[in-house]
Amino acid sequence: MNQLGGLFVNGRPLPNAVRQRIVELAQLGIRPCNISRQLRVSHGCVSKILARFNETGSILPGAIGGSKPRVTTPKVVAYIRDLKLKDPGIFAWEIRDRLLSDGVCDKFNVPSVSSISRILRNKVNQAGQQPQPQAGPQHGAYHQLYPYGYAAAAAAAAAAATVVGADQDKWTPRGAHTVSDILAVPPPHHHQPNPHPPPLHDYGCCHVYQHWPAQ
DNA sequence: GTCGTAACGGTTGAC
DNA sequence: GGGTCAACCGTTACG
Repeated sequence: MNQLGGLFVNGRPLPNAVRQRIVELAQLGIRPCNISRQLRVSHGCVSKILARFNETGSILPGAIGGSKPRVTTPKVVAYIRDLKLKDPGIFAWEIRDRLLSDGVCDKFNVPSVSSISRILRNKVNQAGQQPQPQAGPQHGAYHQLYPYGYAAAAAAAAAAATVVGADQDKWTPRGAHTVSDILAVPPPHHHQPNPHPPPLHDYGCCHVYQHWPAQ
């Protein structure tokens, strides 16, 4: 229980109903401090949720857990090996530039210079070893979390006038859902529904998708 | 009194 | 299957 007498689960997001109520009250002109008292949610939390809503249009929490996708895919490793074989004196930073200029990677998934150095050290020097066949979908983890792909999500996040918060709240690429989404309101015509909805989750949008009556 | 945010302890999920 | 890591969360406290 917090100082206002509200119940919360440490580490877990507030229920969507409460998050939505916060946004609704704010839109009615209720001041954040009053929302905080009324819903017994800390003002810091109200501030965060409203700030995120203003930024992304989403009341939903971000994706908890998971890891960033690997950037050193077999394709990239093979390309680096190729460059190194053709030019043994090439520098890691030159390889990085080539990966970008040759379109093998984009700015969101290009490996760091240190990663390239590690690849050169660990993989390229292993004579005769072929890249591992791709076991699963590329960036599968984040394709589950971010149905439009990691790079697109990162681009969206970058476009969303990133705010740097205390605990790295700057990464909110899941802000693709709106209150309308939550309410299962049919999207506008230009909005293409995701043909592959994310897997059900124990909180957040997925739960809403699961339980909200279809229209 | 209000608001923004840093710091904190906690949970989660991919690797 | 369990540990690690890096995301996230909401609360608290401070300016």
